[in-house]
Amino acid sequence: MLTLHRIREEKDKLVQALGKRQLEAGPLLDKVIGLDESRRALQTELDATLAEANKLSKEIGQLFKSGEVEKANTLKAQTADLKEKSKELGEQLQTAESQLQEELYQLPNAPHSSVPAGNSEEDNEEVFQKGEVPELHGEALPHWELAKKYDLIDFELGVKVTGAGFPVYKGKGARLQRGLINYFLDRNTAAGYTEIQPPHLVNEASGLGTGQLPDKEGQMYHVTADDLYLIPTAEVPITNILRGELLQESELPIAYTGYTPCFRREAGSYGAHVRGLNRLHQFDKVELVRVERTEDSYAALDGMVEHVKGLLEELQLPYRILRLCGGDLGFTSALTYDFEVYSTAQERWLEISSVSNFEDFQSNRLKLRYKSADGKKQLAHTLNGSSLALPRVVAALLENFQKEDGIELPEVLHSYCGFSKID
RNA sequence: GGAGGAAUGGCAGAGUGGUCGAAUGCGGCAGUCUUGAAAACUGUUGAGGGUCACACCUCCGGGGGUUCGAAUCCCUCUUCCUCCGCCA
Repeated sequence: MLTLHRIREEKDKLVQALGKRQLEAGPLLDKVIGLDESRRALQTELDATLAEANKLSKEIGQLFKSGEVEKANTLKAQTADLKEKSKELGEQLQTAESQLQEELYQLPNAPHSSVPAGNSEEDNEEVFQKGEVPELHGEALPHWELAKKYDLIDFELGVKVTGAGFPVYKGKGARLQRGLINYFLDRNTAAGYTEIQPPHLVNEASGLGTGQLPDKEGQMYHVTADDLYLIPTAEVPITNILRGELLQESELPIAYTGYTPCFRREAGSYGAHVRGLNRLHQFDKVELVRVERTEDSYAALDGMVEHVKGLLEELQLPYRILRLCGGDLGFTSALTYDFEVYSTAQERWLEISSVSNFEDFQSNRLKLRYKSADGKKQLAHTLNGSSLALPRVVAALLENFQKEDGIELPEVLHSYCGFSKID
């Protein structure tokens, strides 16, 4: 959520920045500013009314103490009006506050100055590309065929047990998943991230905190009996660990990593592009979450990008990095780099990581602040990134490393999987 | 799931209707002393709103109520503890 302070002080800049999302923000911001003004006017009036009532109460107390009951009763009568008035003002204030809240919730984050304007993924800007696309042998197969051929992943079995989009990993397929998870966690902890195992269900407050609610309600599985949500990403529970905290500056930066399954309803997406592992209702992901001082967050974002690059290079996968344009940028993000690996058999790029700086957008909702050395309190900056989303890594590994007689895994995975070749 | 008890500032812990935003201790910060540190002593130390700054308002787990007045009384929800049941 954008801060009121920023909306009041930098409205023109915000209108310009939000314009990159193809959003005509001027009228929305004016509405917010108007609501905020009336909210504050109501608050001031209510405060004055309460102050008067408090004063009277104290006097009444004194009078009772000194036995002047009659005088006290006279004053009592006077409080009735004040009570009525403060009740009314309180209700108006509450209405104003919830209206303001509602408007604020609907405003997406303002894109960073480097974000290109644009409508869709066609306007994303490629900022880096590395790795050779391998020459495949004549009968190269897409990963869903390979998964079947070597009995690694059974999609039909998942349909039987649960439904479409819930694959069953078997044998070396399961072991490859586990090996990748361990490899990612080891690399992340070596880079200074603390490993976290968070809950896989979160409450509504957490969903609101990181911005999945209220706008993406339909994307999450909702356990209505207990009013909990299955997490769509580890970002939600891990970032919410810090919800409402007032940290010391010396505690920053905070760097967490965690593996969780991720659950997404992906309502309405069917077709060739969601075949196999390309889009699932349940998938595994190792996530990175950082909390930074405001002045450090962009350096930290660069650091995360470098870290993820290192992983992809060790996995020897051809990849590219895109700077997302305003139209493709997530609701809460100020700047996002998407990592895509090339899936040779499918001849397309697959998104496997998204690294974002949310600046203070999330922390404003989360009320995540820190106290700097001079005692000033300010909202922290939050960032996150995937390292990495498993299914598409698996898809790319299977497809890119396939040979006539099996799949040769990149060296770094051998010890993690306990085998070097799938055949 | 059943029966009881509890929830107060960074922590511990007083406070059962009226100058209580809250005693006291610990911790934190500043100072005195010291070559330096420790100890000791003195002062200071919650959060949000509001203001140029004050004033002022709100907050004692969340929500609602009683009262001129609530940390204190009532209702409700949540969480924690003890006992019982169930259970990986």
